[in-house]
Amino acid sequence: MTPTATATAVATATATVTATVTATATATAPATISATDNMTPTAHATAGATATATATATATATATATATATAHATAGATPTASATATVTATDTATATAIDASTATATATVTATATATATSTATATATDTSTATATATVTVTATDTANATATATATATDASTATATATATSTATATDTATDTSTATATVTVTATATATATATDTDTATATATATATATDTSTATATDTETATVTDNATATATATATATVMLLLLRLPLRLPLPLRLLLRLLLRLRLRLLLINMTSVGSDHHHGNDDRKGSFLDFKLKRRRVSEIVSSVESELTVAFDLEVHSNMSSESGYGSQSEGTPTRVPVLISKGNQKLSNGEEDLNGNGFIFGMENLDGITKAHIAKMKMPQFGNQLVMPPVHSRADGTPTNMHMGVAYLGLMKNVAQQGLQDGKDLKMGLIPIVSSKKGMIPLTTQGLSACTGSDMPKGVQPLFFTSMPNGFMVKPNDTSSENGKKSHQMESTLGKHKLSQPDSKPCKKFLTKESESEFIEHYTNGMFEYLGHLGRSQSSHACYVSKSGSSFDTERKSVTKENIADLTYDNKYPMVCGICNDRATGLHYGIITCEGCKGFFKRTVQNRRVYTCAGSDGECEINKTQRNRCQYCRFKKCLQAGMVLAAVREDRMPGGRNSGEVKYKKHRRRDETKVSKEKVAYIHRQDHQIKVEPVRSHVRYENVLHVPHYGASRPGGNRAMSVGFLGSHVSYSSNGLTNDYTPLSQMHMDTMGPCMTSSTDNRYQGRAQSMDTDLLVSSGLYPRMDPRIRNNDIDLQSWYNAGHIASDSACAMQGDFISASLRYQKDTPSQQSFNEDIQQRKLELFENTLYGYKPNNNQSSDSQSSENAFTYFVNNIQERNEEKSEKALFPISNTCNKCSHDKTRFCRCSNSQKEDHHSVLRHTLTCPEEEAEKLFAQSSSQITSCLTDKQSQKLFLTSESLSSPIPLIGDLMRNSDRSSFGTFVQSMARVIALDYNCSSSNLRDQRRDDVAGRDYYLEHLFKREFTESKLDAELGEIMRHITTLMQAFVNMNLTLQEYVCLQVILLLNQGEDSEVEVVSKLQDRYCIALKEFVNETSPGQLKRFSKLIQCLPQVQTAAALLMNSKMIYIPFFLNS
DNA sequence: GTAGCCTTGAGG
DNA sequence: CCTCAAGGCTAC
Ligand SMILES: [Zn+2]
Ligand SMILES: [Zn+2]
Repeated sequence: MTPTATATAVATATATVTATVTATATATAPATISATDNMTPTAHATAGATATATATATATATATATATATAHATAGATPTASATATVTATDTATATAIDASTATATATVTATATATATSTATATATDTSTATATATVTVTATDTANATATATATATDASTATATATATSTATATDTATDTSTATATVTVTATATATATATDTDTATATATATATATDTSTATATDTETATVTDNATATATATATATVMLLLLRLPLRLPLPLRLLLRLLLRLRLRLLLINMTSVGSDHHHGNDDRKGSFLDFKLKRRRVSEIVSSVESELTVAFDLEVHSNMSSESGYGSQSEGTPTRVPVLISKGNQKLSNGEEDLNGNGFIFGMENLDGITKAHIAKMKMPQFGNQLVMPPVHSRADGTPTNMHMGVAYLGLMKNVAQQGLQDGKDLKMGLIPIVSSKKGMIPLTTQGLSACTGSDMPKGVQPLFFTSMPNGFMVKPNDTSSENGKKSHQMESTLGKHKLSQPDSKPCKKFLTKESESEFIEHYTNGMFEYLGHLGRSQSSHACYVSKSGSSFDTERKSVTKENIADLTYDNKYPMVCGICNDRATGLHYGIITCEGCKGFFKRTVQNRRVYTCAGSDGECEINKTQRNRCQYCRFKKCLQAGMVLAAVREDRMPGGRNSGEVKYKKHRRRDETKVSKEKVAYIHRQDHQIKVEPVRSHVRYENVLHVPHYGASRPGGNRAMSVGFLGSHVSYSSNGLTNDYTPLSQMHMDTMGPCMTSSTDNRYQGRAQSMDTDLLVSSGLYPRMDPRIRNNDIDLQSWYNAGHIASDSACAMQGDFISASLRYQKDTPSQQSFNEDIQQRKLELFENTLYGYKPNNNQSSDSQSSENAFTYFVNNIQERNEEKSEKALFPISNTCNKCSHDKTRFCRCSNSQKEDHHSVLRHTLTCPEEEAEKLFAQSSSQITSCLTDKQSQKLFLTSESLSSPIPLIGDLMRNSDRSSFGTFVQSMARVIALDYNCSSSNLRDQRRDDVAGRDYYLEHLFKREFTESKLDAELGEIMRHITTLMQAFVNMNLTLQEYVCLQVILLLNQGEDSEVEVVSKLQDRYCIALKEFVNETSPGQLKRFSKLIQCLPQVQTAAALLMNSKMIYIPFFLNS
């Protein structure tokens, strides 16, 4: 007998409550602002201000109540955002607080009857914040009750995130069955409570989710997690609760240099092999002089090679996780504490690294780390209170992936690593650090093991002198920021008047209680590094040792003899020479103070003192002020310690490389990556060195080293006079030249000349630093100049066997690969071809000045795309001769055998979309085709180029499909369906910048084809059967327009954006050429760095000067152009990695 | 803090 | 193996 009953409960409530109140208040620091209203209050407060936003929304019945409170405050502020919403059905409360904020969101939902109640509370707090999100749902229904409570609390940095979600569903069904009827009581109760608390850094994340489902009658109750499901009868109750707490990464502080007494004791203990005592040694503020055996035997020594650490760090930064095996030595063996080789067999421990950048309120990942404040001196009281509240260390059980320890020997089978920074933790009162100034900033990996958080350095654990991280090196903050804690960038649109004070004030915005007298400040961002440099350059000179973008060579100063100097010239006199010769083994003189130099240090030959001084200054980011009056203190051996400011300024002026001071402090090894110096020779060149003289010339606060003026060609190249010429057919005069844009250092017979990319920022013609050479060494200087020309792609490379100088020939040979198959474009092809040509003709032993001059002119044409002289006929002749010479040589080689070598040239040919008549007129023979097309490409004026490029794109395509170049691009007949985006752009573009762009695209296509589709090229299809064939052949699949559209979306977006930017900027051909060359030169191998950077810098300078000349009104045009580089690169990369075959469609459109 | 000397370690 | 630029150490 089954009773059947139907129970229906319908609850209808109609009530609409709409409350719309917006209150916005903006306050500028220092200010306090408060916005209180019923709805959507927004309070903005900049640094130092307090923003409070409170929102309360109340709705009744079937209503929607939304309360949003947003409080924005930059660093140091204390905004409070509080949103409370109470409603019977749907309730959403959002509170967002940024920076040192408190965000509280509370949502309470009560639903009755057949109701679905959703309660969402989201609280987001950034920085030193507290985010509390509470979502409470209570549903009482007679039939079906769904309760969803979601509480999300996100707190970043030293924050507390608490998310509490409570969902309660109660359904009751009462059925009555009479007679033979069947009574069915169906009750469905669903309660879902989700609480997510995410806390970054030294946070506490607490997530509590409570879901209670109660079903009565014929119910089934299922309970998941630790929830409670009460089942009565046969009802169904599902309770799901999810609680997630996330804490990621950490910032640790690590006193690399202990206070002297501790260090003394440390050494003693090391000798006594009582290293375990060290654990407490670094525990500051406590009794660290007695042993503590608690951690006895828990020693693990992680010794990683620098490269490995670097790989790990980069892996962590680029990918979210990385796994590898770590060699774990069970004992430290190095007496010196450097953890060299351990006696025992190392254990391989799998390590898992995870990274987690902070999530922004918009859900995106913040890779920049904006909004973080580093350094205790920059933290406000709230932050400090949070830190104190942390009672470090407490993070161990809050890692996302806790370590697993399952080995019998106790070693963890997996560990978790994060990237941490050694941080400046001055004034960490609660940590009691006594020697905060010894804390260093550096990127190091950290392993979280059962033993605790362990930083991985090449010093193993000696850096922190403990198996666990002792208290002195306990992680203070969890952070995943690649840049660590950063000072929020300021809108530094302020005046540049007082540079030294500008920095002070900038810092002052972030420091709350920093004593004014502190001379030491930290700059932890790129911006602050620039500030740091600026403090010393003071706008008076360009820092040449900056390796931000370009691979820079080093600058070498060499002591030379035979020179005299007057009051203005400060150099090595004969009496100085006498001094110098007190040690013949070290004839070098410090480029800073003229003391005896001991070698190349941070890119400059310096003495030990200046080396150490530079290191200390950079490591500690010391900010000095001039002890004199004008920042022009004399720096020599005896006076170098009088003014640190001027000494360091001189270091920067000389070009000492900041980046050579290692962040990880890892000793030994060779520099790699960004910091790489040119080959440097000494000692065995003593005799030569002593014959040379370096002039250090002071002028206008700039130290200049005068150039060797013994070599005409050298002068010609480096000091191209300003060409007042206007281009044929053009009316804009242009002045270009290398004067002041080239830097040449000489080092004992080696010349390292480079023009750093950073110098392109120079506003004037800048300092002209060159080297002076005794006439006796003119021959050497000449070969140096030859190198320069070779590197410029202007000069045939000589056989190394007949060259007796000591240039790194291999690097020059390697330079032959520059812009090779995959990296040729536009005039870059020319350079590439030139280099290739030189490479392929190493036996060319003689060259005359005529050829050299022609090549010089050719280079000018290459670089500027027009003739620098008004007298076109004569110059044209000269240039054309040179060009003929050049091309013919290439062509001859090509005809001999090297088909491959032809490609750059033929590419260039194809890339040039001249009109047909011109093209045909010159195409009596294939050789002439290449010749004339290339020549024309290099010399045609911008307007003409534009005109040409603006012509029918089918001609471009036709050019691309030129059989001569063995391209398999589609013919115009086979092309169809233009991509509208491109077509629109073409039509809308009033200028033909697009044509330029298309031209380059076409070249890229050709290149891509050449380098990646050799199999197709080999087929040498004279006539392309058509699009479908081609595409299907390429992709082995059917091709449709929709697929094309879909696959090109990203590329099109990039290119469209880029093109629009170029159209808006009225990009000229020359500018684009320079950009392209700069970019494509980036694709060389490491071995080509020197050559590449030279060329790059040259093009940068040429671009800058061109821009300054042609667009004098647009002061920022150059920087705008440079800023386009990444986008161009992205677009190019996309193109290179994409189905390049699509591009002809664009062209044909 | 300075600077001379030592150790380290990647590259050749 | 050697070189040589890093960093560390420590007397001053
Ligand atoms: Zn010096
Ligand atoms: Zn000074």
